[in-house]
Amino acid sequence: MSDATTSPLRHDPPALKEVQVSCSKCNLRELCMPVRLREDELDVLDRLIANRKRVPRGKPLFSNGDKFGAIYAIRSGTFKTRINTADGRDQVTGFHISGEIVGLDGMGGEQHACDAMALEDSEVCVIPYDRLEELSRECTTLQQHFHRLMSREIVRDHGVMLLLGSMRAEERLAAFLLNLVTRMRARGFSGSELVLRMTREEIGSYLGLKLETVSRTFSKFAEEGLISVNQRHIRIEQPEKLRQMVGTHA
Amino acid sequence: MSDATTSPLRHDPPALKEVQVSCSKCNLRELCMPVRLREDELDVLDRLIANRKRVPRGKPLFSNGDKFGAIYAIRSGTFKTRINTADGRDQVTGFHISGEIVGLDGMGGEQHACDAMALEDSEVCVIPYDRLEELSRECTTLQQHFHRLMSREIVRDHGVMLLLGSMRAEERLAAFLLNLVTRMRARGFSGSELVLRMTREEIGSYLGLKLETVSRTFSKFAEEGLISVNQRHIRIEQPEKLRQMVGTHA
DNA sequence: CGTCGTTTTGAGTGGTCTCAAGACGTGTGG
DNA sequence: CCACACGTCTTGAGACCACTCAAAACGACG
Repeated sequence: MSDATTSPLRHDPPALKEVQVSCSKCNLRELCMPVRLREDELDVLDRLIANRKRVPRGKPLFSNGDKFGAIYAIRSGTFKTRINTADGRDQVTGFHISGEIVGLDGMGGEQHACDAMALEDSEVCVIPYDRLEELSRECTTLQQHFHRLMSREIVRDHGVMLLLGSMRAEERLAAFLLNLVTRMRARGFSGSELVLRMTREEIGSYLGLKLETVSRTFSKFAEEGLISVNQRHIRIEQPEKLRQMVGTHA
Repeated sequence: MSDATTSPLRHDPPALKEVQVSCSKCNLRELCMPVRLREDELDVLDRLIANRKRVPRGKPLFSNGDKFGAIYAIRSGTFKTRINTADGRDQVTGFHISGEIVGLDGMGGEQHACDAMALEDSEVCVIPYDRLEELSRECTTLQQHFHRLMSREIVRDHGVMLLLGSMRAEERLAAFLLNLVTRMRARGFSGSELVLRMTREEIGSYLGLKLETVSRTFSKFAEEGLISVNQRHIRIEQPEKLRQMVGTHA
């Protein structure tokens, strides 16, 4: 396995100049824009992105209440999305990595309904909503693709509801790890190792658990040999047992 | 009612009695289609609906795995949507009443990702997806409206995640009752009385609780005078206290 | 070296679940 | 009409899982 992931998060790319933005040449295109275009539609993708934007670790890409104007394709890095209520309750609604889209919750509304914060230095492609609207009318495949994106987000959320509504702590954490490692593998990373960009508390918020419970469950998994834990480095030792844990209604 | 306004190009077999379908004259329009249309767009809405469909209590409108072809505006009645896994886990993902849209989870995909079952005899308006696509390209306001619908569904789901992830049993049930009564009031029903169309078990599945806990919590609310419970008849006696319960992070 | 945020681990509490029994309303057949 | 079955709902007692409170270890960083 590659040891590219062992270097602590200091992989700042070489001074990224404001290069010309081109979806059609982006190596992430198959993840965020798997759109089959005809010859005469090839330029549509490149007209979609306005520019790129860097977001340093700990900074918001957008916040609850911000005027909605665009959605964002993550080019590199990791984000968490979160809602919070007036009384201090808050809930992490998702972790998002390269090739995924954030901001759909504000689409068509007046303002964003959640925060999106970078968990490491990150970069996104800005997709202005009005441009998306316009190009969707011109290009059926793009229109369909965005409907699919929104629909998948809904289905994903329903999956989280299933997790929160019916799983116990161990099952939730197992499902979380398997989900994350699967998405990382689809991006060329190891299928058995991963580096968590989020704290135990953020994991807990996402999974409806307290941070102590998350920590204890990690320890238990490690004791049982299911995973190895070294700070935020996790190695999946027995993926089959984890899958079994999620897929077997106790 | 005359059906002079229905499209002449309808060749659907008249399985059910083909009632005249007309959004522009529907009294629910402001709920499910609050779209501001120009003079020349007024016919768009009426071209949107293919037909209506009745669904008897206990029968599915669509099921997980069914080929996706349309979304549905609920004209009357109540539905629950539910996902279920191979191992017997299942989760009610929502209760839906008149003026609301179901089926968005399958939009743009190949097949529906959940079940939708009628909790009482109900009727829906069928909105074929290809027609929606086509009309969305012609009519910007319609396009925006459907983006808004999908986005709101996502935001709604995030709210449920907050509930499931951070609230205790009493808070969940209070939030559930307040949400439901608010939606009913928007439809002209009482703002303080409601008839539950779902069982305790279905409520529990939605709220991530066991049916016994739901029952106990109803009883507790009744003891404290917050509500009156008579089978599935609920009267909200002290809405302010319920709101306080939800809005005060313990 | 000290501070800070994060993580781990322990001990005890408490909320929800599990298992169980009985009550209630409804529909069915005798 | 009753008797009965059935699904639903209520209520109780005990178990268990996750939470709370607390303390200490750890790594990062100045």
